[in-house]
Formats: sequence, structure tokens, C-alpha cells
Amino acid sequence: MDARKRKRVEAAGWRVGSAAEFLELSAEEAALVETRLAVSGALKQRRVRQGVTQAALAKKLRSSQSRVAKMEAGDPTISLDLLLRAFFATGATKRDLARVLTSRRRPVAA
Amino acid sequence: MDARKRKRVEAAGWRVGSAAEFLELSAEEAALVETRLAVSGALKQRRVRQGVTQAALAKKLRSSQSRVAKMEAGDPTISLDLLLRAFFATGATKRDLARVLTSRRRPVAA
DNA sequence: GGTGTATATGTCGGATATGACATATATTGC
DNA sequence: GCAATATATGTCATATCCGACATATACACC
Repeated sequence: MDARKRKRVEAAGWRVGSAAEFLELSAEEAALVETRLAVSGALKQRRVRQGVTQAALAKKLRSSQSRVAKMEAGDPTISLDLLLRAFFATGATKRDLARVLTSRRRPVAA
Repeated sequence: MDARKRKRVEAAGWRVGSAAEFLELSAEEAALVETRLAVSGALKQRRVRQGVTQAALAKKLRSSQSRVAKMEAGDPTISLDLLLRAFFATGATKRDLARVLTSRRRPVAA
């Protein structure tokens, strides 16, 4: 649950309209978080595969190495806009994005 | 070209590294803008098909009707985060998002 | 043309993400 | 173990986005 929602829900004293509504909100949040993580992971995968350093990608984006590290770490202070900007900066297309959204999660190396 | 990039490029006096680099940046920008527009259009389509008003969707999002109007208008002051939050709030899934990204643009009614 | 409802546009103070930078922690090759 | 290089983490002032609100326009139906 991201900071914004946590604050909203806390402000409401956790009295959410109905269970169904709550579950629905959760599903929305989940989809959003999953989307972020999927793009984040795909970004790292593409960058590494291309042998590009975080600093080099940052330069291309006119951002900073630290921001790129945070993108790949799934840091919540990184917007989807920035994340997608970086993803596309690796040469990815909309179709690549679609693929990332439908593919099963690749198992994390042991 | 969005405000941020315009500013950056103007600040640099339009001296972009190379033609290839410039074209590549453009492609990135295009992909980002197209993604925004695709989600924006799909959002409106889903909302209308469901017979939900902008105000009702806004309430669900704990946002305002004016913001929803701007989302659907492709207003650049709306972040992709908010756009996707709204899209998912209509019950859409990641898979739906992927479909939106790959489908050909539906012709605008005359 | 008046009333009701939906959508669009503009502005605002406050909240949040931004790039820059400093610095810490891997990782790699010697 | 020690450089060199890559990546991670933390902080800051500023730019940008946020919800809220006011108001304008569009479109019904009467």
C-alpha cells in the first residue's frame, strides 16, 4: 500500500465503505504495484543485457545514477512516468511494454 | 514534447548530441505520449460503457470530477500514475492494459 | 428559453517527485 | 587487501502534480 493511500485510509479511520469496495481498492492497488514492479524489473533486465551502466542510462535520460538505481529497486518515490521514460529509453516499444505486462514473473535467482 | 523536455532542450540551446540521439529521444517521447493517450482513451471508453459519470469515478478514486475530465482529455498535468489508477479503478486488469497498448487506434467518430 | 445534469477549463495552496549531490556498499581484477 | 568501477542509500531545494473549488460550456427534456 503506497503512502498516499495509507494516509487516506488512516485519515478515514479505516472505515472503508464496504468489504467489496475495500477488496476492489486492493485489487486496483495491486494492479498498479504489479505494473510498477513489472516495468522496473524489465528495465533492469534490458539495461543489463545491453551492457549499459546506470550512470550511462541516467545521462541519456538527463537524470541521475541514483534515480536509476531507485527505479530498478522499485522505490515508491519514482513515478510511473519516469519509469516508463527510462524503459523506453532502453529502446523498448509499447509492444514490449505489453509483453512485460502479460508475461509471468521470472523467478529470482537463488 | 512535454514541458519538462522542452525546457531542458531549450536550456541546452537545442544543441542535442547527434541526430540519431535526437531521433531516439523523439521515439521515446512518442512512445510515452502514445501510451498516455492509449490509456486515456481506454479509460473513457470503459467508463462510458459502464454508464458511470466522471463525478462517480472521481468519488471512487477520491479525486475530483475535473481531474477525471483532464485524464480523459489527455491533459499533460495528469501523471501516468493517476491515469493508471483510474484505469484500474474501472475494473481493468494488467492484461487489459496490455491489450490497450497493442490494439490499433479506434477511429474517432465523425 | 429555462432547469437539470454531465463534462470541460482555470486557478490555488499544499503535497510529492525531481535532479543533483554526497556517500556508503557491492563487485571485479590485480 | 587494494584500486577501480558499479550500484545503493540518503538529503536537499525546486519543479511538478495533487485535490478542491469555481465557473464555463454542452446537452437533454420540457
